[in-house]
Amino acid sequence: MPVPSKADRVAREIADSCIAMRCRRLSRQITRLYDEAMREHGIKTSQVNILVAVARRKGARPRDLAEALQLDVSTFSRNARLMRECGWIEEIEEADARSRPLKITAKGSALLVSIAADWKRAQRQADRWLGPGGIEFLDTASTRATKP
Amino acid sequence: MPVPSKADRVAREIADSCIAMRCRRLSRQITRLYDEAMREHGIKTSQVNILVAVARRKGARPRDLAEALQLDVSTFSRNARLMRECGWIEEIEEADARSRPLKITAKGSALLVSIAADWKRAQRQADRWLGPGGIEFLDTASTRATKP
DNA sequence: GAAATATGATTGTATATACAATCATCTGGA
DNA sequence: TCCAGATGATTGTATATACAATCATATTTC
Repeated sequence: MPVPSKADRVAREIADSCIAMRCRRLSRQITRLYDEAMREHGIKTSQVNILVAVARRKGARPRDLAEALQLDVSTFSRNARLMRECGWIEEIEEADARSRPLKITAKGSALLVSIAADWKRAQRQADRWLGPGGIEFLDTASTRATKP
Repeated sequence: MPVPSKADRVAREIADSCIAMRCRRLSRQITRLYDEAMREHGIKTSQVNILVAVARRKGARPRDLAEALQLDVSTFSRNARLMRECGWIEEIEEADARSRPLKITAKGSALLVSIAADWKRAQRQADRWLGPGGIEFLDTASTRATKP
């Protein structure tokens, strides 16, 4: 058996411990779970998260919503446009013309109510995958990762 | 203060506990950390993960690599094509003409060696964000989430 | 051995994501 | 007041991601 090369050793260390690979892989698995649960409602997981953020932070500006979700503002901009076209959220006029705060529409609220049971089902499954303390673990890590 | 509507209550429950939102947000934060560390090397985090998987599983077929990373095979196909064009991985001829196993190239191995220190730096930061047991947490959840 | 089926990969289409560049508006200082 | 810099959003470009459909090859069945 040949001596492992430097590249072999690096590959081994990354494969055996890389947090990015593991976090991204789990994110894909969890996204698939929720996406499947949402499919019949015609909404994606990423859009549910934005819809909920808009519903909870009434009148929040794109910048603040992107910050809360840790999304690049340009990403938020494009995602929000699709959701406006679906009629789930709408813009509010404001003094500062650079920015139009967002609010959920009646159609968006109705959609939220209709997805509740299926979201809950996916959430229960994800909770089993993570085990006790899973949500706290994710929240603590994300808080630490958020630049002050 | 008005009584919260059904939609308000759903929005509150999802905002306060959604595992998908939290896992996806953390994944974005961690991806940014590693992407920034990899930038000077001209490789993205997702590509590092594939490069390492190819290096460790010599002669593995696309199907197996996609399975290991929990990527859709079509996603793997496109990502791998870009990496072949970069000269980091290459195809091997095989009896079954439907499938060409992959191996890392000399250029890919050299790249792995050159990213090692910067990957390590990002990894240390991510490890601080997650805290003790973070890697085990992610591995356990991902294993549970992997269909048998 | 030919047809039916199974398996492995790619392509079509759509959304998600981010960085860099740009556009629009506002605000403070001369 | 006007302009320079600050702030907020969108657009250009590129990769990532997945589902559905298709293409190519192999295997099974009759």
